[in-house]
Parts: sequence; C-alpha cells; structure tokens
Amino acid sequence: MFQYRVLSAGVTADTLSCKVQDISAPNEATILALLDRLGIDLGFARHAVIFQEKDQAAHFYRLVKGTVQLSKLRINGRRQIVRLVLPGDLFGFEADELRRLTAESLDEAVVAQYPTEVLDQIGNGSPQLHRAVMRFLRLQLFSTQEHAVMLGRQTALERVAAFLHLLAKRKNIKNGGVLMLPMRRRDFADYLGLSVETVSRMLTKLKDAGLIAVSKNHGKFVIRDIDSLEDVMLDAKAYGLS
Amino acid sequence: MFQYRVLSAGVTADTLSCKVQDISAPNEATILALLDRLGIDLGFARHAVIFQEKDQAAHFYRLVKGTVQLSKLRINGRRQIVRLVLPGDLFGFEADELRRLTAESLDEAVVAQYPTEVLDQIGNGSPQLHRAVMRFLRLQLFSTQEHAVMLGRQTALERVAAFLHLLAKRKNIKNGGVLMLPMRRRDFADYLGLSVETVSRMLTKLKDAGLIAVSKNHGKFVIRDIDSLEDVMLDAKAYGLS
DNA sequence: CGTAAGGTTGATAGGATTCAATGTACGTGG
DNA sequence: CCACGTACATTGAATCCTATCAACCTTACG
Repeated sequence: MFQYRVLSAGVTADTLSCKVQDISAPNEATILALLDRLGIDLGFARHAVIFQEKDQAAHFYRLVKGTVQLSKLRINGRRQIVRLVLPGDLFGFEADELRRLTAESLDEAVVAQYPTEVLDQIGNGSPQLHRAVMRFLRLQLFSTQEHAVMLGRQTALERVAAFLHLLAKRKNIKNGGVLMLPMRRRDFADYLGLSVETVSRMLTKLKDAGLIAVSKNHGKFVIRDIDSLEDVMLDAKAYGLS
Repeated sequence: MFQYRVLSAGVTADTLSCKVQDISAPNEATILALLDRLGIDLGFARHAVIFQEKDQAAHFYRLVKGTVQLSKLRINGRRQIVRLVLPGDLFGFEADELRRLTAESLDEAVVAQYPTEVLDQIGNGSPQLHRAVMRFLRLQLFSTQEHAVMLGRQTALERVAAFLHLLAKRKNIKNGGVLMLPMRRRDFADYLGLSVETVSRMLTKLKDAGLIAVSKNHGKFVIRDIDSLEDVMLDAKAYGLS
C-alpha cells in the first residue's frame, strides 16, 4: 500500500553510524555491527501501517529515520499508544508469534527490517550481544512501567507536561529549543490516555503559563522553561497550576 | 527487619517442581534447573519490604510461595503498583544498578534470591537459557503494556472486572471457585489507578450483579460468572453495567 | 468486650469527557 | 489567485465519572 522499498544507497553504514550518536539508550554499537549486515531498509509514508495486531511476526525492526508509534486498539474503539519509537530504537520483537501491537509511522519513516531468527543467532554468538539485548528489554520494560505510573496516577496537566519533558530530554532540547513532534492531537491523546480536547486545553494552559510555545505550524513546540515543565509534571497543584 | 531465613528443608526441589506446573508463562524448566543450585531461600512476613527504590541491585528473585507487589511511589505520595508477582515468577532484575521499584510481600512469602551475575552466566551458557530469559522479558513487557492500556483506557468497573478476570484465569479458577487475594483495598486501588472507595463500590456492583461474591473474610472472592466478568471488562456499558 | 485497622456507604466537589460550535491551515479546482 | 472544502485544533457548556471528605460498619485481636 504505502510501503515501498528504499534504494539501499540512501541509508547505509554511514547514515547509521551517525545516527547512533544521538540515541538515548538501547543501541550498543555491538548490536548494530551485527545488524548492519542482515537488514533490509523499508520506507513508509505518513500514517502507514508497518504491522498490525494479529499479524504473523516474522521480523523485528530498527527505526532509522522518522517516528513510529505502537498502539493497542480495544473492541470499543478506544486506543492506547504504548510506545513512541524514535530513531535508533529497536521495536517489533515483543510478540511471540502473533503481533500484539500495531505499529504505524507518524511521518515519513525509514525502517530496517530483520528476520526474527537473527535474535536467536545473537544468543548463539557473543555474550556481549546477549547482554545488550537483555539490557534493551529491561530498559524498555522500565519505561513502560513509568508510562503506567503516568496513566494511573497523574493528572491531565501533569501528563502533558511529562510527555513534553520526556521528549525534550531525550532529544536534548534546551530552553528556547524547538521540539519537532509529528503527532496529531489524536495520537497525543491516545498516548496520554486523555481526550483530544483535554490535551488541547492543557497545552494552552502550559502556553499561557509561559512554559512552552505552540507553533501554528502543526507539530512544533518551543520549550520555554524545561525546569518548570518538570515541576508541573511532578505535581501540578504544588506548582500552582491545575 | 521482618526478614528471616527459611530453613531450606521447607522449600526444595520437590516444592518447586510442583509449583512449575501451574504457572502461566515465564518459567521454562531450563532456567529453574540452573537456578535451583544457585539460590538462597528467604522468608518474609506480611507487608515486608524485599527491596526499595534507590537500593543497590545486587540480586534478582524468584517467588516460591506467597504474593509480592512491585510499586513506584511518586513525590506527592501517590503510589502505582506496576506488577503483581505470583509464585514461580521471576522479579527484581529490571533495574540497572539502582532499583527503580519497591518490592513488598503481601502475605507470608518465600523468595529465592540469586546474585545478578547469574544472569550473565546464563548468557554464557546454552542459547536455550538465553532464549528463555528473553522470552520471559518479552512476556513481562507485554503484560505491562496491557496494564498500561487498562490504566489509560478503561473505566473503574472495567478495571476491577479485568483484574479479577486476569487472576482467575492465571490461577485457573472456574465458576464457583475461590480466588484468594491477600491484597488490601489500598493495594487493589493502587494497582488499578483508583481510590479505595471506588474499588469498594465497583466490587459491590459486581457482587450485586451476581458475577462475584465477596467473603467477609478479607482476601477471598468467589468467581460466580467468569464469562460475564470478561464481558464487563471489555465494555461495561455495552454489558449494561456502569 | 473494647479498641484499632480496614471496608463500605453517602454526600459533595472536581476534573475530564462529551457534544457542539468556532477557528485555522492547507490543498484543490474554478 | 482566490474560493471553497476538508482536516485538524481550539474553545465553550453541560454531563458524567471518580476522588474526596465524612460517617458508619465490620473484622480481628488483645
């Protein structure tokens, strides 16, 4: 459908190794070294489905460029996004045989695809690689737990602040910097467990308080005061906003 | 404090291998075979702290008997339980060097303790073990994601129903069977992201609808209609309860 | 039997959703 | 190039759900 092959010329060892620098955690160079040889690069247009719940899971992926979200759809139509995948992240090997999540691109994305067997090969290979993958899974688990705490115990304003804070930190954005976020309000809301309207209201609240600026042009936020953003995220009431 | 050593006589290979049967997923016999030789059994009284946030993480654990909860405490005092550990489950190796969670026993619990180095040894050993641990982590990740969906997108009644349903399934309880749950309402609430009062109200709602019976004796629930419990969990409104 | 800890129930308030209307950017075709 | 339509965002008003506060009840236990 939207899927197309990328000329492998565009994305190769060079591009990858430069990407490796600005990645938060998961990617040990050791994994990449192995993966570089085995992957196929795929390109996806905006809002394309990379895989879906119930699909057979024969591959896992590494995001090379763009943004991808992993979500779950409930029978009554409600959706929860459980993870935001940023460049350099691995994704798509959380399932057994069948996918339990849906992966969609938020913008134009390039994704490296690997057969799941590679994971087993990693195990057979050096224990270093083994430890790297385990570490990645543990970090993944930890951040999902943090997400759960947010969904269970934070107010709407705290969630929005926490989300912006998280991304600003991960992308290493300082005060005055611009946070590019290709998500629509719908995705925003589904990640935070809120309605679009509430997200909108909380964003204007943060804007009015001078902590962020929202660009007319969708998907751009200016981080004005990241420390206050953190204060709000920890306890909106104590900060004086609610 | 509450912690005391258990005479290893009480809990040995026999007890373990019989436990292995009724466990959902994590425990491949292969892991256990290795672990049996390396662990130390510890006993904990009710509501004892096994480890705490910020503690140094030198060990991981397998629950032999009892129930353990893993939680996170926010600065404003709000708590979210992120996982309920049942007999046979591994826990306590999600952290790097410092604990990111607090582990507490809910009832009298026996826990096998292993040095974290064992994990690395597993990697050096057979790839079978390696795959088993990875599988465990992936399943863990999956169930945390499910938990996140619940916290983000389900109503109070749906959460309570889902929780009872989950445990009934895991402990293989049929209609008429008794679900033993040593949790207090406070823990119940903190797992579901609700207040104690709301949990209480939802339980009476389920009781009035005839789906469960709540024993006077704390911590005992009779599952009356597990299928309806599932219906409520999926969509309380559609089922006619709200 | 009396006290303490935990659970239930009621009344009220508050926060988030829902429904509805308006606003704004963007792309298409006249 | 402007008009118009579509998609998405914002704002307002009303409703609903859950939390909070408070009282009362139950169970466990000395």
